Amino acid sequence: MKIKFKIESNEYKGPFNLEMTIGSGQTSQPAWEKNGKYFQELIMVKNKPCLVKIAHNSNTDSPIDIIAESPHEIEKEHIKDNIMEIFGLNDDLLKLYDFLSSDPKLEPTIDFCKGLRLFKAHSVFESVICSITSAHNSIRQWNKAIRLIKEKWGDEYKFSDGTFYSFPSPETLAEAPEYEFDEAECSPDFLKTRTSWKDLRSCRVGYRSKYIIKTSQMVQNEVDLEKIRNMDYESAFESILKLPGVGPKVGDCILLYGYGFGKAFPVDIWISRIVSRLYFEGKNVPNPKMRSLGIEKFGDYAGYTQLYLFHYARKSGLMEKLKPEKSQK
DNA sequence: CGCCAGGACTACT
DNA sequence: AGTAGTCATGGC
Repeated sequence: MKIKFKIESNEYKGPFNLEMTIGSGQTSQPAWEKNGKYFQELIMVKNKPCLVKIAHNSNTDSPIDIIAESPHEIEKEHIKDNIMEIFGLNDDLLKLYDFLSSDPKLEPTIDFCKGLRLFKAHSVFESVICSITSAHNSIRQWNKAIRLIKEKWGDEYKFSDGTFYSFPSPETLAEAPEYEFDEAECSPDFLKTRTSWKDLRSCRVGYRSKYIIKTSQMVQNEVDLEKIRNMDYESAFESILKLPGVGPKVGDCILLYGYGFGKAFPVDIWISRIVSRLYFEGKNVPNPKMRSLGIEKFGDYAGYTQLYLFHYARKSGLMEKLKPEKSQK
């Protein structure tokens, strides 16, 4: 089946900037691939593969353009539900902007981030692996790593627009080797073929490969990710921290992107610097304290506030100012 | 060559 | 409870 449909601007509240949302480096999933005026990616709808192509002109209130294609029959409404969720179109940005406007320190972020929405994961497990891989990594390298993992272990689906891969299951990644061969016993020629090996190291995830394997095993055997969905935020936070490779920042990313806990406030190095400057007079404050400030001060908007502060700091050049000076002239 | 990337973990006081 | 060292890998 192949269908075209639109999402009208009156079906969601506030502005929407598709390109900014996809390109803002949110680590829930790799950036969708650009194809002409469309962005495209394979998503699973009711366990059926579906290629989604989506386009939108953010400067007008024109409708969102969607083309969906699948070897199976899928109801339009189900596809639409998934898209609404992934691009944060169920979130009321008008209310968010009311909230941000009420704090002079947050108000300036609105103009820089107009239409920016949370980019939610396709599945909780994907957000777990994506977030683990993003830790102490560059966005660029992280994107490449996740794409390699999908290529090597995901199910392959071919469309006229290209070949796409689903995200592998916990069971699959639980059995993925860190090294397919012992490098010490390989001939120099064979070592050159390493990029094509079916192991995690060849995906350029480095030392995180152990975390990915162990976490997948735990998700397969003892940790029920769906159970966490119904917990209150703090219990969910404690539970997700049990996974190896998941610390406070990665954990909050999973809760935010994977489960949709709006209260989650992921504190990375940049948020730490920004919040320090805005709310602690530039003083060095431990991350847990940053996190509690975010949760208490921003409440259900903490996740969006974090997103807007981060993006604002990047776009406004504040990031550069906040970097510790290497040498002063 | 050195430094850093949206940190987490371990081994120390 | 707080703090330094270490961890792959690629880009600059």
